[in-house]
Amino acid sequence: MNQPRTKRGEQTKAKLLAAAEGVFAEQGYQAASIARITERASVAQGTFYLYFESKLDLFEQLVDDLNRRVRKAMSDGAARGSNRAEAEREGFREFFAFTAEHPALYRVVREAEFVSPGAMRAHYERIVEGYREGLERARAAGEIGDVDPEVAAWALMGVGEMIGMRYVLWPTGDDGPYGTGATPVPDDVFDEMVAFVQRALGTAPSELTAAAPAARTQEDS
Amino acid sequence: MNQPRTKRGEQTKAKLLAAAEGVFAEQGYQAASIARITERASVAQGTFYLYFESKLDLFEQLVDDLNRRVRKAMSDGAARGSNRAEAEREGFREFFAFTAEHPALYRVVREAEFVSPGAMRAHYERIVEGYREGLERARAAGEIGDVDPEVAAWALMGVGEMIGMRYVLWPTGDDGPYGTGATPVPDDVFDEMVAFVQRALGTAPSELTAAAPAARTQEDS
Amino acid sequence: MNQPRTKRGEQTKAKLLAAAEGVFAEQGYQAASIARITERASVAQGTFYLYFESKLDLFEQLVDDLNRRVRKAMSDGAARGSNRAEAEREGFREFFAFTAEHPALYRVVREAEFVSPGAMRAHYERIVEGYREGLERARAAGEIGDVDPEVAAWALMGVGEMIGMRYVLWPTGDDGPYGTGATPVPDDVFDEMVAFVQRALGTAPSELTAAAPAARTQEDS
Amino acid sequence: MNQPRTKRGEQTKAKLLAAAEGVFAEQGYQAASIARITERASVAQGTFYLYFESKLDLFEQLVDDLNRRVRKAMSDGAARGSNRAEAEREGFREFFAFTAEHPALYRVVREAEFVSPGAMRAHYERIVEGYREGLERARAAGEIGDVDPEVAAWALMGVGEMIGMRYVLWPTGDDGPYGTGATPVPDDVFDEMVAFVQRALGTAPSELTAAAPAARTQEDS
DNA sequence: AATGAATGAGCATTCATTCAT
DNA sequence: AATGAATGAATGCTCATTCAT
Repeated sequence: MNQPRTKRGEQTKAKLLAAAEGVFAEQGYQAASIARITERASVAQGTFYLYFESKLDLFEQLVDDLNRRVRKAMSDGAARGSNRAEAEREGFREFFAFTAEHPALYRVVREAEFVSPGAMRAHYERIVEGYREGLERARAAGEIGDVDPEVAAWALMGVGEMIGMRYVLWPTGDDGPYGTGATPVPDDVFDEMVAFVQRALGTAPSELTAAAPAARTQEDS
Repeated sequence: MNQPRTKRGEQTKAKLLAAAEGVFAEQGYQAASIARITERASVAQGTFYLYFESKLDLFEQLVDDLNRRVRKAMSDGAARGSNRAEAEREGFREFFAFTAEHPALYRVVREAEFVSPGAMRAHYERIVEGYREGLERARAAGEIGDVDPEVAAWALMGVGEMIGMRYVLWPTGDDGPYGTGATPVPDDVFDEMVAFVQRALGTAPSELTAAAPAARTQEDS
Repeated sequence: MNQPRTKRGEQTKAKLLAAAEGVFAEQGYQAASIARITERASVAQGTFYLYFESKLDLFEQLVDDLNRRVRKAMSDGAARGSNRAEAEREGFREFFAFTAEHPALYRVVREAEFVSPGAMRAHYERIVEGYREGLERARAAGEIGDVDPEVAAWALMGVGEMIGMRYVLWPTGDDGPYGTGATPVPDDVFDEMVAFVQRALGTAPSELTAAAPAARTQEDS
Repeated sequence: MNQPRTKRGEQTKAKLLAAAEGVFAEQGYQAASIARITERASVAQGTFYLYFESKLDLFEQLVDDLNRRVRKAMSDGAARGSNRAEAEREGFREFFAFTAEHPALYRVVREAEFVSPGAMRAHYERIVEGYREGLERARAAGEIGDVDPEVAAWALMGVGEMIGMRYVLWPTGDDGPYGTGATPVPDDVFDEMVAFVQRALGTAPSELTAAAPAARTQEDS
């Protein structure tokens, strides 16, 4: 009563997941109804329960799926950077791009504490885990300052989430009741934020960051 | 049809607000029912509508009220500091203390995007406004580096929110379905976080921050 | 617990009755709330129960009062006529004038079957009684044809009510959700209707009716 | 989300309409609860909303349906008559028969001004339209006097409604709180009323009407 | 006489889920 | 695999009425 056994079933489940992502992005988890999701997926209501045990099950599968994908995007981005500073920069770039493309993830996770606390914590912990490992490696390599990787990772998570909310999701929230807004973070904001983070981490300067409009503090005095 | 006109009415409305804060903290906005709130306040269900137009109206009044109080606490904390670094430190301390005492604020705001987007944005914007003004003054006084106050303020908001969620609200979330957890942020985490922020802002060192276990990076090497 | 004992009480009850008539006319009995009525009367809700036992009691007092007044107006009108035809004409004229000034009566009575069947029947029966007595006298005097006074009286009631609804209450029903419309019946419609009734009753022709655009049938052939 | 797609759904909707007609007839629109209607139809409350958007929607569908049927019955009755007088007589006969069988129509329409003014006006206007067309044809054919078809049609509507209320619905209103009374109009009343109408219209005498106990007025003297 | 706070039963409506076809 | 009809518990909200002051 869960995994599709035929190619047709496969497609139906995929249609349902895609429809759910859209509806969740527009209305949130609580306001999204199975009726609305199945309607958007063009299947009958009963069909839903062929592939999901409950609304909650759908939610958790969706968060899990999106979480996997955002982490993949972020690590792909980071891998593109040829030094630590670039890796940080590109990781954030992908994070915001993903947020813009999949507002559902961001929005739904914020409702998740009262829906599935486990799914919510797992989501954040997995992303933080990625940050932390990166920070640990960077610190071992002397590319960043003497920061506590765990605390710093949570702080980075917070910066990314808040900047994403403010600059990616708010501006054009005009389609649907709450919009499914999707704009890139303006370049200057992005640069400022990256500089903020790199000062916080003490990331070794590179050509890129040297060019950024960052504060020059202790060294200046 | 809204404001209490007698002392008794005043008390009843206060009881309702207090009960609502508790229920929201435990169950979130969506799951909280008027029945549960009035029951906890020991008044009849109809009484609720003497003072609130709807569940949403209650929500907005509550968020507004808590927002006012958290900002007061933060600015009182900052005022206690005798220099910029101490002001930052004490502001965050009060923020976390408030979060520990009023988990409802934190939790409910995260559901708010789909409940009252306006209330949610107003909440963040007001806090950020306070941060930004502080940063502008500090920059003019040469107490911090050359940061963009707006972007930095949103970043600080993000750091505070995420650390608050992780270290204040998660640990003991065991009473009620999702807990009303309330622990102080562990000292070492708090110190690390403050150091993180101060490096990001380029806050001029003081005895306090000099003593903190912060990263000493470029200079050290 | 019912009749006002002081001059002030007298005024309060009168304010309540007037307010009720207005609210009933606009919203009907069912949708009218005590809260709305007391608000319009500028008294507290509790005050209502000083003068009325219940919403139903108010309703019955109001219908009774209006019924008394409409019958008075109609018989005064009829008395003004110097012959049978004029009496009929003037009675109807007053009936429509009253309907225009007191739409509440008309509107509320139509809801009354499910509110207070007794009040509703009494209202109609009393008016019909007036018609019937008039018809009996007229028949005895040879002023009208050989009609059954009871059946004819009910038919007259029906004609008056329907023409009143259609031509007095519908046209300008634009203030408030359903309007409190009040226009005089257009002269030509009024004349047609009176002629209709007088042919039905076989009212002896007079100068007035002779001038009306009525059908002249059997006699003509 | 509205029209049944299967035979079973068809039956369920029909059961709901029938139950609603019964409950409306007994208690009126306002007092009728969805719970009562679904209970009588032996379906769950939620089922109601599969076929009706709201209580109001049900009301309008029901009035529309009954209106269609009463007009069909009336025109079938009129068609049975072999001359104008008979057509009038048979039309009224069917109208009263319908009222006796479907007291809901009559009763509910009287509450309708405050429920759905549009539905109420449409109901009357459609019936009046039928009368008017009949009168226009009859006048062109010289079968009735020189009456204004519009005003006369409204007057006929009023006569029919009031006589129907008085003689069909009042007598045996004893089952249920207000009864669902249903008696034929007594023959003598019916004859009197038809004669009243025919004198008013100046309907050309026929064998039928000649036999009726109608007033013979001007001619007699 | 008047107030207005408080009550609590009652109602329309929603929605996740089940089931017969 | 898919459908869509059916369920019924749950919820926000209204309102006539009562009561303490």
